[in-house]
Order: sequence, then C-alpha cells, then structure tokens
Amino acid sequence: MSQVRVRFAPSPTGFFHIGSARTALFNWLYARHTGGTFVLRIEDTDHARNSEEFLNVIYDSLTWLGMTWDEGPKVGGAYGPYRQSERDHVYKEYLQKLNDAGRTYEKDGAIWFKLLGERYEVFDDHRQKTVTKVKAAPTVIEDQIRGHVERVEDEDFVIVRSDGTPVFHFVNVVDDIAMKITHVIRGEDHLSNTSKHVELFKAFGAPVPSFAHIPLILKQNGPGKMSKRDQGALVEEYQRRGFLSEALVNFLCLLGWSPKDDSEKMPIKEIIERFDLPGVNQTNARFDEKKLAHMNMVYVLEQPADRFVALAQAYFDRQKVFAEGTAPTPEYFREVLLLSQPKIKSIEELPAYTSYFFREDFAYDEKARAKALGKGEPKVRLQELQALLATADFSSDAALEEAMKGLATSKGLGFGEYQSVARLAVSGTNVGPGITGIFRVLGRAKTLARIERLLATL
RNA sequence: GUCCCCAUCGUCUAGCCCGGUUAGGACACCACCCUUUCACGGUGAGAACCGGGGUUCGAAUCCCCGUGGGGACGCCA
Repeated sequence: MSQVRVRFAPSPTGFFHIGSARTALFNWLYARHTGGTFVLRIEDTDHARNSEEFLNVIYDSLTWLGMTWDEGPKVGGAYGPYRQSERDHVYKEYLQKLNDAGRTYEKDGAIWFKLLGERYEVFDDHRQKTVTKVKAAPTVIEDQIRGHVERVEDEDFVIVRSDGTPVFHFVNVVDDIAMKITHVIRGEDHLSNTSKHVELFKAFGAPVPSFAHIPLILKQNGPGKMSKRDQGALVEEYQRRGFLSEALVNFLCLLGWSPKDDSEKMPIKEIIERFDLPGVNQTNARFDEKKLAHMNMVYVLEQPADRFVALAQAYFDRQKVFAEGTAPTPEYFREVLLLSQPKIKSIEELPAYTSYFFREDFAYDEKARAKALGKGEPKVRLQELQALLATADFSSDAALEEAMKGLATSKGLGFGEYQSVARLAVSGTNVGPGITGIFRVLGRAKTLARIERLLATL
C-alpha cells in the first residue's frame, strides 16, 4: 500500500481564511488518519506582496490550530524547496518535458498548453469574442466525495506568462508530481479546474492523484461563499479574541463532515480516528457563529485551572486590561478567574465580568441598584451584614454561606434578601459568581469597605 | 450565457448506497424546573424531507424534468 501524501498549498496574501483553515484541517486529518504525510507548500508565484510577515500569518495560524506539517518551510523535507518562488528550476525542467512532447506552443509571448483534438472557432457571447476550441473527449474525474464527474476541457490555456512566470495550474500540477502527492483535497471551487490539471498530469505521463473536493463554507448572512472580507472570516480574529483553538477545530470539523452518529464534541484524537473522505458531505455549509460560541463555551468550562488562568492572562495582557503598575497579584488574579470560570462562556467576556474585583471606584449599575434597593429594608440588611462579616470566618465559601444563612434564618428572611444588596455593594451589578465566593476572594477588609461605601449613599 | 456540483427543521447534520422510522441529534428560539443573582444544567414545545412526474403494494431514500442554491469560465491562486 502506497503512503498517503497530502498537501496544503496556501498563498501568502496576508490573511488566513476560515475556509483555508478547514481545507488544511481536512488534509491534516486525512494524513494523520492514514499515517501519511502532511506537506505545507507555499504558492507564492506571482505575488509582489509576498513577505515574511504574510508567511508568518500562515505559520502562526496553523500552529495555533495544532496542525503541524511534516514537510514544508521551516521543517524541510526530501522534496523541497517548499516555496514556489524558489522552484523555478523545477518548472523549467517540467516545461522542457512538455516541449519535448510537443504539447506547448507560444502565442502573444506566453506559453500555452496544447490540448489534443481538432480545433475550431466559435463566438463566445459571454466573453464577447471569438475563441479557438478543441473537439476534446471529456476528462473523467473520479472524485472521492463527488463521485464520477465528467467535464470537457476544450480550450488551450496559458501555463507560462509572457513575463516568464508560470501560472497556478502548471506549478500546482508540477509540484504535486514532484512532491509525489497522492491525494488532492481542496475546495469545491477547484472542481472546474480539475480537468485542466488532469490533462496536465496525463501530458506528463504522471499518475493522476486521487481527488477529493470538499464543500465550501457559505457566509452566515447573505449569498455566496465566505470570503476574507466577511465578518468572522479570519482565523487570527478568533485567536485574538481568546477562543480555544480546540473548540474552533472541533467546530470546523463538523462543517462538512460528520461522524454519522450524534457525537459533536470530540477530542482531536477521536476525530483523527473517525475522519475519512467518504464521510465528507457534498453540501455547502453555512458558517454559524452561535454554534461556534457554544462549542467554545463547552471547552472553556472544562479547562483545567492552570490552562484557563494562562489563557486569561494572555488575553488580559494582549488587551492591556491593567494599566501600567496596576496589575493584581498573580494569586488574587487566579482566585478571581477560578471563581468566574464556571459562569462565563468565553475568555473575552472576562475583563468586563471581573472588573470590580480590581478597583474600588466601580460604578453602580442603575438597574441593579434600583432592583436591589427598591424593596424591603436594604439599609438594615447591609448593617446586619456588616456586623456579621466583621467577625465571620472568611476562609471558605461554605463557612460564609453558613453564617449568612444563619443570619437570614434568625431574621425570618430569605437568603436573597441579603444576597441582592450585598452583591450591589461589592460589585455594583446584579450578575456574577456566588456572593460568598466574592466575599472570600475580596477578603474581609474590602468587603466591609464596599458595604460601607454603599451605606454612605443611603 | 456555457459548463460543473449540490438540495432533510432558521443553522449544522443523522437517515439515502441496501425503499417500509412517531424522520433522530445539536445550535438558536420559547416555556417550565433547579437556584443565592447571572450563567451552567435538566425537562418539554414549536420547527424539515424544494416542486412535478415516473418506478413500486409502498419513495426522504431509486430515475427524469423543473426550480432553487453554490462554483468555475484570467497571462489570479
């Protein structure tokens, strides 16, 4: 059995698109599933704006998503170089093969690939000009996802531009041959190009790789496929916003592929085991950020404490949440985060969710204030709490809870009577972690000071 | 316009290949429960086989035609 070799071949445009990420992912999954090789090849043939910086966007995103490549830039391999801008000698050599076989000709200074068959002229009313066509037999594509596809490739096409640079169709096929690629897994937008590619493979006398054209990702609002300009289309955006890469990967896997039972959240190991080309759908999938958000929440909730804190720390640093010299101690920061973790859905809501832990001059939310102070005897409740907390045991949530419940019971009131005013006093809001947890993390001094601050306004 | 691909709840999908299901799950939405606020969680509801022909005792499932959606028609990749 021959070893599977797949490749992901992005062009460094400065963006790493969610659709590209999924194409990369399906290639990577297939390589890992089959024990094959995942090759990264940079298609930077015709780009004036082809800088290291743009390449780093690709490397960073792939790395962040956990897709390590076995051959390619940085890691090398037996079939390098892996940047097309460095492979001119290979293209010259292959062009010579085509010349020798009599399958090229020059026209308008460019080199064209000559299809086999009788030529005739016809007026193309879409392009509004007369074109030369070829009476060619249909090209057959046996696609692993689409099945048997036939398409007539009936026009010669340019393979080397008049400025001497080779075009995509040519370099793509040449590199696939030279790099011994066995499976071409790419977006369905390339299906129509495939007949050109197959004809080139045949002209080279090279074995035609197995094709698998995966469905496209459609934009969530409006018509058409998702493009770089669309909201939420860039991988780096999710990275910046503190999404968990495992969540994004898991979500992307489910866009166009299904394990065929009801499994959704799966560790990558399991996805690798279960992923296969025949399981890929044929229908385009609409990107749904709500479902991604849900997947992300599921992953956020189950993060081990250390990783959760590290992710949050990185996010706070990137967002410069704390002004110079105002950062809390790591111990305090950690306590606040662990108190919040079970309550939130994403890393990015953490700064707002925890802001009152890091400042004494927080504002009272108007609605929360009206609600908490609007009924009963808030002032009396606060005074009772003040007295209780002056001597209460702050060492655990349970101890504080017991004390507060005791107070409530002794006054014949519900826990909520104290909870709502206390929450307003210590946080200025009516949402947040359990009140006793807030007390404990804040500590006695801050808690009492905050109650005093609210009391002073009544 | 030509060619290619596709078609199950609003969305992602299972079921289709090998016809017989109360057409299943998840997200979202709604209701209720849990509760110490807010989340989480639990329970429940509503929600789909694009249309028309055919084949068949029987069609989401097989075939054809429409329609709809997507893609490709560059000296871009």
